[in-house]
Amino acid sequence: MRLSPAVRMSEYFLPTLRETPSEAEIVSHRLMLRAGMVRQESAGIYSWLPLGYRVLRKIEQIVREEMDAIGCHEVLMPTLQSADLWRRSGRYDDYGKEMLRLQDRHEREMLYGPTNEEMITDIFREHAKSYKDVPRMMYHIQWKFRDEVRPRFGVMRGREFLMKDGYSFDLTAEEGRISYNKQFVAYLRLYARMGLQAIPMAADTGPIGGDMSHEFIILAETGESQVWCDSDLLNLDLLNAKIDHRDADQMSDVIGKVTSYYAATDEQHDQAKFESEVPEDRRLSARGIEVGHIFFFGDKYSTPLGAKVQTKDGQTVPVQSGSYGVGVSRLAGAIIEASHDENGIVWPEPVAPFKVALINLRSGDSACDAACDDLYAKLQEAGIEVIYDDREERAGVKFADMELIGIPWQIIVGPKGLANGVVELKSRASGEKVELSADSALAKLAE
RNA sequence: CGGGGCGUAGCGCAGCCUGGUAGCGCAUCUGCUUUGGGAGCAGAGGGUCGUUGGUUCGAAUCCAGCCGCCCCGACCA
Repeated sequence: MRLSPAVRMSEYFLPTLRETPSEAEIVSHRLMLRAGMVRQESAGIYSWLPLGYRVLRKIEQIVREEMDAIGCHEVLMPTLQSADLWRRSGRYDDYGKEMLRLQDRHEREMLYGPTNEEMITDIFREHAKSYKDVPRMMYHIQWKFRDEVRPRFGVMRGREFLMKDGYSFDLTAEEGRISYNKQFVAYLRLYARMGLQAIPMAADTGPIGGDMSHEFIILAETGESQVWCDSDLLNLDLLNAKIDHRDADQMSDVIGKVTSYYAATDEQHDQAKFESEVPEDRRLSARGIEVGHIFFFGDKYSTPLGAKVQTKDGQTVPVQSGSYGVGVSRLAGAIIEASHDENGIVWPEPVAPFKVALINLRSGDSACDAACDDLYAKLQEAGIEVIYDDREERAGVKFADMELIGIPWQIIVGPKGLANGVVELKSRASGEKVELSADSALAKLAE
């Protein structure tokens, strides 16, 4: 994946809106439309415009890197699947109207995949025969479709959505726990890298039972569910915790520590337990957005689909599996919910569409143009992603647009500053502005 | 799927009650003046009023069907 390192706004397709389209209610949806990130094509289905698509790919890439880091390997499965595969697991009839069903020209029954447990299990089944073929983990990042009765909240609850779903295959449930823990640890890191505080919360494990299902929740006023947790969870430094995914004991310790704090969604919440376990000043009750869900389900699919391997002593056993989802497109909205102000989006740097916004306050002025052209070239040389506002617009328009689209750093170049040999460097998040030479600004951004 | 609401220019809206073939703000285009936080003046372009049918001399407006979208609820990454 490579994103264009630099764009000029005079050439960029960035349809920002001054007013909010009436269909958008929550802040992330409003801002995504106003910032020209997405366009709604139909209820719960969106086109991703250049700016939005950059963000989506940044999120995707972080997820990809953290999956690769734990030895989970990327594949790509199709969006369309055959009904037969789903009949074998029994889910074709169970899934209900959320599954989009269609027919090809030969009247074969197909479906637009809402998830891929069947398919990945079938892929694994064909080639894995021995205990030497496990453990294995695979994931893909693909568009899914769930025909929600009521899509809403923009990309946060669309019908079509981009999702990372990973799957693990192990010989035993005990070994499955290690795979589960690897994913757990990767999740802690990937959310932290996006600038999010994602809190793992115990989730319903259904008929499988046990303690191997967690939802990852980020707190935001517009969250869809009520959550309760120990506020100390928000102080854990997960990004800098060095965790070796090959050290099962260490992973188990870290996860044990993280999950020892009280944290529950409304389905799992126990008020009495909450009050007895958490000191009053640390009791946090808030709204949350689910941005990931990991789940161990044993042989739920391997048995009906016949995914079996032979053990050392010659027995044939079904593999033990888990699935691990991250809502990639949802995260684009969720991050905005967690990071915005009255002027627009405030992107955390790792997912920002560009690191720097270069603002020419007087396009057409030879000194301003020359200074900006020079900075634009040098930023590119330094490998710093930049969006350059070279449009013939008034200063106010340029400031407002850059605040709206939330680029972390602005370099403001105007005739007044240039007369004194300075430009301004402004932080979107803090609003802090400093005057310095163009070279110092570059040096600061290159740090 | 239950309840509610809305479809009029790219966006936000008025007009509908009380029928006479469409208007405002922003955006867009042209010119002049401006130029460090969404400029001013003058002019211009842009609409089969969601759609189909009905009532009527005449429908954005009244009536019916259909389609689309949004909100609340139940359900979900």
